[in-house]
This record gives sequence, C-alpha cells and structure tokens, in this order.
Amino acid sequence: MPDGDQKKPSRIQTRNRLVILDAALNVFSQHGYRGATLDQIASEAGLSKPNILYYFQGKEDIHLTLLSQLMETWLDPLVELDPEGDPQTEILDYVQRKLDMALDLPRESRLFAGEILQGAPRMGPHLESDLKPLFDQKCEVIAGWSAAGKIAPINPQHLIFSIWATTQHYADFAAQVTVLLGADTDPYQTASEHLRLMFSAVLRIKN
Amino acid sequence: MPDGDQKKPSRIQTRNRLVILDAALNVFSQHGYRGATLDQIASEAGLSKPNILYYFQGKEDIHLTLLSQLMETWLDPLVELDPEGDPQTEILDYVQRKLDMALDLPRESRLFAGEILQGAPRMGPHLESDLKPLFDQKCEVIAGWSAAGKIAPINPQHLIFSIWATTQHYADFAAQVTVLLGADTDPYQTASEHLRLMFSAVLRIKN
DNA sequence: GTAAAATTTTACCATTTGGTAAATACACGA
DNA sequence: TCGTGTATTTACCAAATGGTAAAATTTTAC
Repeated sequence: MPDGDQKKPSRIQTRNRLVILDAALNVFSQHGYRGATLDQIASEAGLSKPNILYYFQGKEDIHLTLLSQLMETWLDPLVELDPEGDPQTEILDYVQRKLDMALDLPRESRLFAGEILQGAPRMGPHLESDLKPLFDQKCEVIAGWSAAGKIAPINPQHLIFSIWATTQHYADFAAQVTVLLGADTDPYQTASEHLRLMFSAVLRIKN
Repeated sequence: MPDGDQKKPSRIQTRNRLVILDAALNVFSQHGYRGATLDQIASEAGLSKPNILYYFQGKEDIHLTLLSQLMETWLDPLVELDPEGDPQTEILDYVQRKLDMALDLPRESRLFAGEILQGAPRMGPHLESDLKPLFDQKCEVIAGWSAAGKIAPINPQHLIFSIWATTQHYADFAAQVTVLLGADTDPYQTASEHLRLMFSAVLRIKN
C-alpha cells in the first residue's frame, strides 16, 4: 500500500508513478501549479483520479516530487564546470550544455520557470540549500579566472544569470520564438552559434 | 451601463476599471490565467465579484484587456530603436530601456512571461500581428548595420532574443535572483553595467 | 428635490475542484 | 487454486469557481 510507502515498490507501482509524473509534468508545465487540475493529470495519465491519489498524497506532493527530481538534473551542467579546465572552454561548454538541456527538456525548463515566476513558493528552501551554495562556489571559480587574467574582467553572478536567461529562453519562450522565426525554422543550430559567438566575445581579453 | 459600453465613461467607471485592472495584474502575474480567481481579484480591488463583472464581461475579458494594453508599452522600447542613429549607441540604449522597463514594471513582465510560457493561448494573434512585423523590421535594420561593417557580424534575431532574455530575467526570475544575490542587494547597478559590458563586447568589431 | 440612470449588493446557481470511503477487481506466491 | 495483500473503481463530499438575476442604493441631470 503505497502513498508514504517505505518498502521496495512493485513493478506496477514503479510504472504508474512514472506515468503519473510524466503526465503531471505536461500539465504543471503548461498551466502552473494552481492552474493544473488532478482530473487533467489523471486523464493524461490514463488513470482515475482516486487511483492517482493512491500513489501520491495529493496535488502538492506530485508537484514537489517533480521539482525535487528536477533540481538534480538542472544543476548538473553547472556541477560539471571544472575549476581545473581551460576557462574559455569550460564556460562555453557550460553554455552548450545548458542550451542542449533547454531544447531536450523544455517541459522541465517551463516547470522550473513557472515556479520561479510565481515567487518560488514551493521551492524557496531548495534554492537556498541546493542552488545557492553551488552558485556561490562556481562564482568564485569564475572570479578567480577573471582575477588571474585568464578571461576578461566580468561579474560572475550576472554572467551566470545571462547564461541561464539566454539558454532557457528557447524553452520558456518557445511560443514566441516559433512565431518570430517561423514555425518551420529549427532554432538550434543558429542559437548555438549565436550564443557561442556572444559569450566568446564577452570572455575575450581586450588588447 | 458599461460592459460593452460605447459612450464616454464616467469618473467612477474610469477609476474602477483602473482599480480592477491593477488588482488583476497582481493576481494574474502571480498565478497565471487559470490559477487566478475572480474572488481574489475582487478582494484585491476592494470590490465585490458581481461588481467586477459589471465592468468586465468576464475573467478572460480582464486578462485580454491587460495583455492588449501591455503590448503597446512592451513594444515601445524597440519602436524607438532608430535606424538613423549610431548602431552601438542605439542597441546599448535599447538594452538599457528594456532593463529599466523590467525593473520598473516587473508585474507586467511576469504577466507577459506567464502567457508565453503557457503557449500564448490568448496572445498568439497579437504576436503575429503586432510583434512580428516590428521584429522583422528591426532585424533588417540590425542586419544592415552588420553588413555595412558598423557592428560585428551577428544574427539579429538571436541578438534580440538575448537582449529580451537577459533583461527580463531580472523581473521574471526575481525570486531566484534575490536568493542568489542576497535579499539586501539591489541588482540594478551591477546588472546594468554587466549588460552594457556584455553587449558592447558582442557588437565590437574584431581587429 | 426628484426622477432616471448608473452603480453596488444580496442571494443565488451549476460546474469544477481536491479529496475520501468503501466496495470491487486483480496479481501472485503458497 | 486459493487466500492475501495490491490495485482500481464507484460513489460520494465540501469547498471553491465563474457567472447571473434582481433588488437596493447611489449618482447625476434637470
């Protein structure tokens, strides 16, 4: 009997929890927390509403589960930024990884964006405990590179904000990007080139 | 008798419509379209729910009114980008105007972001009819500058996306920015300097 | 001041919402 | 194949939702 189960889950349990979370990701990322309904999630998952509440304690539980799982994936590209590597390469590769992620996992990007947009009411603590320490640490790495003259002088915090903003834009504002570029245009190639060019220019040391 | 009124509005009408739209902007920008409730808007406006429906045809009418009014304001900084001006100055000033707007009108930025995030279900037509023509026109201006060697070679479409993304980030992701910079830090000064530096570097012609 | 028009309130209503209880169907190891 | 725990369905519920009808109040024009 699942819900707050401690024992090892059955095959059915594993499968259905995945199905529900996938359906919930669709609905939450499209309508936000309050705009999403359990009926819609149930319908999309092909299960009945009470059946969904057999696997999760409630709406908030599903949302929180999604956000927690997402946080790890989301932070991963930044974790991989290597203080020992070549600064230019490290940062440009980070941009690339973030862009890849935005284009591979647009629903996750939108779920995250929606939560932050609404003031991070259910994720504030996670930001403080998971994101902030990593952010501070990597900012110091970049600041070090900057101070050592390996990249141009730059504000590390705002640099990271700019990387997040420009890459996630292609997922979060896809509806707008599609209208403006034309529905048939695939933005990936051109976006990748543009971002590489832009952040190269930012990091390049002036002579 | 308002609602779909044609005659010139009374003082009370003018005032109450403004009060309602302001309250609705709070609620819609925080919870998205589906997450917002008329009761909440009414409560925030200090009016009763039926009284609100005396001034607007319904929830969607309020939302649509907000979005229509916003579109003009939102496009204005781009309209002002002058094809006859100095390219560097024009683009950097545009960045500054967008940043100012994000920080002055964060609710409007979030309302817009929320609508796009959800696939622009109520604004798709406006994007096609209002935004796209302006976007295309200004892209050609920038492409012209680029081709004439007045700024570095760059993809105008993605350059504009990057400007939008980086500036609006400070409004749309304010909850995250606040956590990461510390609640006491005002990002305006540093953000402004960073963006100026970054887009300067991007536009500068390599020797 | 008074009548007509504009505004606001009161009292509703049908539907949708998140969630529950209990009965039923199913899986699976003995 | 049988019994036991697992999974699912059926039938609900109270609260919240968007919206309406009509009465009551206030404003405005004369």
